[in-house]
Amino acid sequence: MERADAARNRARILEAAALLFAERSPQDVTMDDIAKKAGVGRGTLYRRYPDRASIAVALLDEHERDLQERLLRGEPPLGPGAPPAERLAAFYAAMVRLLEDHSHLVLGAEVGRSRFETGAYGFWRAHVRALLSAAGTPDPDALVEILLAPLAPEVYEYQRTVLGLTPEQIAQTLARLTAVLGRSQAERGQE
Amino acid sequence: MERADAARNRARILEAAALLFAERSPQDVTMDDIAKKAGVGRGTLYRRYPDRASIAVALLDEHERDLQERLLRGEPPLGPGAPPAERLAAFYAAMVRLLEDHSHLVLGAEVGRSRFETGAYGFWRAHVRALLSAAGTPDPDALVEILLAPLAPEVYEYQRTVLGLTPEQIAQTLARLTAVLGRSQAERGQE
DNA sequence: CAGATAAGTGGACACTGTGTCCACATCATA
DNA sequence: TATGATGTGGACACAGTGTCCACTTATCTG
Repeated sequence: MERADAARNRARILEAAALLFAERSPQDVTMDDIAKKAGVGRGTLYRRYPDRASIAVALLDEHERDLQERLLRGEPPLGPGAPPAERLAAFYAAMVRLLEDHSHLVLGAEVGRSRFETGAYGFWRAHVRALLSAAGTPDPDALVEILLAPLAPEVYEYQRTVLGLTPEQIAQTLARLTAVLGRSQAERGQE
Repeated sequence: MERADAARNRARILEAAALLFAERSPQDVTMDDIAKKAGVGRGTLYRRYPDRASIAVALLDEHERDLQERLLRGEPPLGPGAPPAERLAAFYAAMVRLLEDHSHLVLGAEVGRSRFETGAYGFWRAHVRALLSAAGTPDPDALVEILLAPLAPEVYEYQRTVLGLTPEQIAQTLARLTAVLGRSQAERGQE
């Protein structure tokens, strides 16, 4: 069971980190900054969060869980009931929303390949794989990563800031990827 | 004009870096390691290459230029002449080859978003954009990034090492993305 | 309510890697 | 071979990381 002071400090740390991540690029936030801002010693910080990424993951957690819930039990087309292609498009739209609202956190959380090792990524992976299977797409395993790759936070951020695309444009373009499912459905129809 | 000792040291540095990058993960190669192995002082190293990435870029350069050449003036379907969808598939296959042969270098060169700022990336971008335009695909600018995203070295490496996919599987799956062009061509045919 | 004990705290410390700086060496030119 | 420009190397200052441990604080127990 967690002690009262420990709980208080956890809350402080998360709050301080959220503030710092919001005001500047996550790479420029040091563990020391977070400890200082939270009014907490280094040791206390490291006790729970061994690095920046784990803090960002903790902050993201609730938002991601919310989306996961809607994917599993929400209304169609995001939740069950709609055809796979539509659900995939809805998933993309929701992810764009998530990236847009919390891109700084996501960037802080996911440095390079570490992103593939988070629980959340595993969930997105399983979800998309299930949609591909439901659509009868061949070799879904190989396709999943490719369909998820454009959701890498660096890619999103680049499109937004450097290329100046709007979230709507990005979501709409991602929806075009559902053609990969669509065609294989059409092919099956011809058999 | 470059002095003789300068040229000699540049060659030494590149050689040492290539060896080190090949034997362990690029993040674990420090600038100091490279300087030591090259038998060169820190200052000398930093004079030309301000960071690891720039060394990896230099090493990659020739391989990338080779592919660029083949894209511009090589035989179809990689070079000009073939239909856009086939050329895109050929491009994917060639990139898979490049990633396979030099993934360690690519990983060393491209840390997160810095990859978007290299000249080579700009070239891939322009090439794919041109293919999309030639196919009459609407809004090519937004689509380009999405089609290039699965070529991120982290994604490739993850598919190869963790998921155990073969280069052939990956290339083949990427080729399926050309469906995005294909369908829009079909739609145009119906007009 | 004290005393015991486990859990948690904070900041000093050692360490590693970065990038700069400049006295000195080396090369190309006359 | 003298000379200035160019290049060299390693010492240095610095920033960030992660560990460690003497101390504090909360919770449990009689």
